[in-house]
Amino acid sequence: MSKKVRVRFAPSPTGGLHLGGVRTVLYNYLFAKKQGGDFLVRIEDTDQTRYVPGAEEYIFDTLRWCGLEPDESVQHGGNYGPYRQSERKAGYRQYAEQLVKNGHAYYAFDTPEELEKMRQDHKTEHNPSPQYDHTIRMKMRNSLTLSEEETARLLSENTRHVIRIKMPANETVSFTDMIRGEVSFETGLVDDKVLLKADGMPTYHLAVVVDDYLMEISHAFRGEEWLPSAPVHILLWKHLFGLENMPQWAHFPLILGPNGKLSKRDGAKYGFPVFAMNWTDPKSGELTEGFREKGFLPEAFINLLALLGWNDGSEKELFSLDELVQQFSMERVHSAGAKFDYDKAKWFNHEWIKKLPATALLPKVEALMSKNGFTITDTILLEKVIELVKDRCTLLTDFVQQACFFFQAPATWDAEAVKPKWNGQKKEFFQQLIRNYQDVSDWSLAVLEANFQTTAVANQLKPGEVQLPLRIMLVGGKFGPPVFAIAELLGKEETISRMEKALPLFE
RNA sequence: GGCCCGUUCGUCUAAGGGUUAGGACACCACCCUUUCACGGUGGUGAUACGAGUUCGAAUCUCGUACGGGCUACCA
Repeated sequence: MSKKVRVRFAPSPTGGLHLGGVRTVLYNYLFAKKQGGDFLVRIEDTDQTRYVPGAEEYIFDTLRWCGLEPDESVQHGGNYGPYRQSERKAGYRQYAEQLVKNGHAYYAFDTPEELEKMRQDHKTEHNPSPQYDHTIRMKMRNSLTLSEEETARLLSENTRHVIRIKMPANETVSFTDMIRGEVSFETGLVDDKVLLKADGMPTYHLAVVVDDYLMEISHAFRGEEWLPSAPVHILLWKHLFGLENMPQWAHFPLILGPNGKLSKRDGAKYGFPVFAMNWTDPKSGELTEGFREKGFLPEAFINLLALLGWNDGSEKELFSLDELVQQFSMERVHSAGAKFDYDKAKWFNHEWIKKLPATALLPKVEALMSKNGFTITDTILLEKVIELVKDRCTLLTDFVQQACFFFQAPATWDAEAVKPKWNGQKKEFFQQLIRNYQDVSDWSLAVLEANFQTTAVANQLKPGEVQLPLRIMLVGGKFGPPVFAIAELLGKEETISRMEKALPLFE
């Protein structure tokens, strides 16, 4: 039997989406699209204490920016809703109770204080974090230790309680991970995880299994940090819906920062973005910079993420989203964690800026220019400028410096770069050049350069000696594309005006 | 502490028993260029360690070391 491929990304809306999260989305998306399947987003908001306004919207905005549109979600609709777990609350309890009835789970009435006491009492040097497991549970207040009548009474009085899974004392649970192969666990070493919380909400453990079943998920992918709880989920599948219906699992390697698991703190600390887009924490007001605002192209962002833990076996590194869909395979995803390298990330962006046509860059650069106070009226010119300077832009934000002087005459000039070698001979040369340029009717790069060289030679100057001064006149500094290309785009009037204005500054 | 996963240049990785261990980023040198880049050529640089299996191991097995993750009524 081959079920239709259906995968899900199940984020918890508690803040910005970071690199690892987006890569998880990406691999889900690529796998689904490659197989002709569906990709859906399910919001895992079962922890009401961690609700963060705006986080859910942010997730969808990020997916949109990346071009990874879900087939089903809160925003996209679908036949398997609701796609927000808080709205599915009513359904979970029956599954937990079914487990209790079958002896695979139990009611636990321990208060937070009692749990804390248990941890303190059992804490030793060799066991710094005691678990609520098969060695402990008979010492706690639950339906296993209480009489049937007492349990019934507590339940009928609506005593706060949770439902915990009853992990077998001595079984081996194993499954085949698509990336790691067979992974196995001893159930006696795993604790009795809470399945249903006192507020009636399921924990992740119950919700992920129930919803993956109800939403007919065929393949369940998540980060490696979930591997230790896999045995809980396997057992839940076994007792609730049958192992034969369980999705195939794959646990992605972690994306590491300079010191282990990537955190948003790393961004501030090491000067690179961690989130996809800017995220402002609504409580603290703290802004965490995103790749998008840093000047990354979504094409590059997707590309670099895809290659962080996967490759197609060839030496190809630049992939469009379509190419990734074509080439992706779970078997080629690495099992080892990957340390994020910002230099390489920038390289990907640079490559994509070079690769994309100016027309594709135009709207983004235009927005950036206007954000920096340059109102562009001539988009034809801007497009030419982009074509001319994009090779020297690693980040989109670099366009501001590389393009600004085409739209605004320099306000300051790096005269110091010229003065030391300045002399009367050069001054005369430029005076003559201005006169010559005034007579040019075919204002083109070739004509301007030829005229420049002839004039230089006539003045006993090597053309190279006077190119830098011309650049400073037109640009203001030692940067930008070839100087005659600049003059050509600037036009006759503006070029001559800038020359006349700057010439006296070199005295 | 326990459990789980992992280990090829500084970083991302290729090589699914036989290669001078390949590529990319970064770095260095040279070329191109009298701006800065792009580009081109070349260079430095890795199979964690120890056993075993084998004619032969980066590749298979075991151990050790190291790294990471998990160990909440968070996901």
